[in-house]
Amino acid sequence: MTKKLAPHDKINSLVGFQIQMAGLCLNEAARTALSADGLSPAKVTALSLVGANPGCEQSALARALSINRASAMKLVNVLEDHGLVERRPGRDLRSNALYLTPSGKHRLDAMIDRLAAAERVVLANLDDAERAMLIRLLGRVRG
Amino acid sequence: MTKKLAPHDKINSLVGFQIQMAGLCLNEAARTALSADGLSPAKVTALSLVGANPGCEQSALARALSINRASAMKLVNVLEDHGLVERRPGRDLRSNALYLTPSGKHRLDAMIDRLAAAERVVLANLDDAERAMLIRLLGRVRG
DNA sequence: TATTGTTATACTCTATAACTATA
DNA sequence: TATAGTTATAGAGTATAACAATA
Repeated sequence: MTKKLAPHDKINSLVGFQIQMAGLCLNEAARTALSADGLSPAKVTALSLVGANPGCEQSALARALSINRASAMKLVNVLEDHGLVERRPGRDLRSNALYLTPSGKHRLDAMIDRLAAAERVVLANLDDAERAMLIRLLGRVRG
Repeated sequence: MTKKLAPHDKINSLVGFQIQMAGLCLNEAARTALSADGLSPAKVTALSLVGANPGCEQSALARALSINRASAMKLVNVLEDHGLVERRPGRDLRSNALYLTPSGKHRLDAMIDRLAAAERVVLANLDDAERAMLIRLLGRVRG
């Protein structure tokens, strides 16, 4: 009836394994926090990248998310259907420039606040310094 | 042409976001390292949990991976088809007990070695102490 | 009644391949 | 030739709902 299984000795020292397991907890909490918005945590990540990089191209978004262009296409379609993101003509005649709509900006802010509140519950084991250290180290992984 | 998009200010302080982005890097490297094995990183995680918890039930594996029983069913089927995992009668007449096969143990060890080598490349930015700290903090997230 | 496994079905996410239009 | 976007199709991975056997 335990919720946990013991980890394998050797794999326990892999950062990738630890990230995967920790991600399960956080992703579950994030999905619950976003249930009223109809967006997955991954879609909010994409939305936030557009918000921080106004005018970025779909292909740049795809590379940032490690997905291909066809997948990014569908992703942007959904965000557009929700009225969160807008496609405008880009510098090239072939490329799109992506922007958050006013509604997208507002709703992204609200979703991030909900995610932050959910995280505080999941991360109750960590004090502020530990949490800051964790964020710093994870950022270093990305290079 | 940059591989990265700048992160959103507020979301940048969410551990869940950092885990997701760091996970992209590590997962991509892990998938490459496992390409010859025909297994995804997630399947190796499942395999390692069976290895560390011999005789565990499918339902326990499902809970540990935050998936439901039907999904765990398919997962174990695949691991069984690869000759890595074996279903034996459990304590209940209704439950299965999961075990690694001898081949499964051997191949899991080899895969973990390959994953560790791949990680050393991705995590070149972190020294040993930082890596150990990261693993410790991620373990604390899981509770 | 609740739980374990199972099956069938559908949905989400992603990849591949081919096409177009631009560069 | 190479790139950005698009489309159609297929493959993982997961969820839901139902069922049988057992507890």
